[in-house]
Amino acid sequence: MIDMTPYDSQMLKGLVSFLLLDLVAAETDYGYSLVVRLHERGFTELTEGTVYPALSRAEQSRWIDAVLVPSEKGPARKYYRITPAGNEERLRARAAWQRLAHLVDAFGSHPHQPESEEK
Amino acid sequence: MIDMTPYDSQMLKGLVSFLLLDLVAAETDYGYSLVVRLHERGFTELTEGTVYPALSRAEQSRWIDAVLVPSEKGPARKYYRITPAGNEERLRARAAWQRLAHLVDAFGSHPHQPESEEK
DNA sequence: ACCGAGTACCCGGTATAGCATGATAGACAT
DNA sequence: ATGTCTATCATGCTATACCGGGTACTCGGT
Repeated sequence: MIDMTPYDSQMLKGLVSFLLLDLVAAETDYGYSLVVRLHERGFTELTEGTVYPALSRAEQSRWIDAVLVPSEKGPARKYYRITPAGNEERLRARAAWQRLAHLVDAFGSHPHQPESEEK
Repeated sequence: MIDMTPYDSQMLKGLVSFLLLDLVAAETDYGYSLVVRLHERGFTELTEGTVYPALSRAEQSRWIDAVLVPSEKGPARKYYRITPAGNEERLRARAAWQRLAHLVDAFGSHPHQPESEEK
């Protein structure tokens, strides 16, 4: 009776928007395709129900903007492109993630010592 | 006008309980002291308003249990101790974190390739 | 013509959990 | 009494992941 989920959904909070910004920054893309790309990279639990609202929020925050492009198959696709502000946010979020990851990884190490900053 | 917060509070979701379990597992301790220990380890934004509710939740989940010990200064301290279930949860959360961190770190790397699992 | 599947998007509701704020309470000094 | 320091707890807000369902369009099979 082991929990088969690869990661903890709570730990994804604040990360989904960053992942999307990173994907869109690398390549202008639309929602459905972004879901597929996320799945390919291991985030198998992320579905449209999570990604579309996240894209809407990012658009409202002016981190991405959208262009509707008719598709041969199915309804029109909404292609998202990163904005300059979005790129800044992407870099900010990445830095925040790296700091956090560093703190967590160093967590078990020292019993307690405020000082000692190696590197 | 740079954001001076070291990390993103949303990214902490699901992590605080793990951090507390780790601290309590290493050393039986009470809330106020745990806040101090968290600050020492770089989690400077975490305050009592976050830690006490998290401890209550962990206690309700039977991950920790508490013993009231009268203190020389101020009201009695509630010393928390990890339970066997709490230790399991701690290990589960750590594994989940490591899987997630691995996924995020590998994120920018490959353009797209479902296969290729090195090591 | 109908149906299902794949593509593509959106909306409403729920749960989780971090955080702000403030209340409570004991011990001690002034 | 009043204030301060230590220590705990409760209430409410908010962001956001997630679930279920619905809408639309295209294509292929029956």
